Amino acid sequence: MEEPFYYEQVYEVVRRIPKGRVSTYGAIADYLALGSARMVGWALYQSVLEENIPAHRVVNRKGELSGRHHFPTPTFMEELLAQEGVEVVNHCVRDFKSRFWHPEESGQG
DNA sequence: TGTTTGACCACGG
DNA sequence: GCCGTGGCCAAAC
Repeated sequence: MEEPFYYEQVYEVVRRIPKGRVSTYGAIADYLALGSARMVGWALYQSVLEENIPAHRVVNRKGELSGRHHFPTPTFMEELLAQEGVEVVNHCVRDFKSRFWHPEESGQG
């Protein structure tokens, strides 16, 4: 099964998300110039099949764990984040703006 | 083949 | 600052 190339693109960026931080669909979509944040969501949806994809570090632009419903459990997402030190309240990331990470940062840029 | 949905975002009032 | 609407591309039925 050969996944579309943009899938790899999303996987790459998502996997590059530093621990203890979160990113948004728009940032990834814009960074990869996918043109639509929806595509990131789709790719991430496929990522649930993968185990090396920290999809739990991806949230919407409001910092809400909108994708928690697609996880094995509705709490799997916030639990993982909590383990990384990311506080989640009301399915919303705490200090989201502060936790917000952009692919361009890449950490070692 | 065409219509509808989807882990969304930006713009305008 | 919140609500309503359009756009974007791909997958599913």
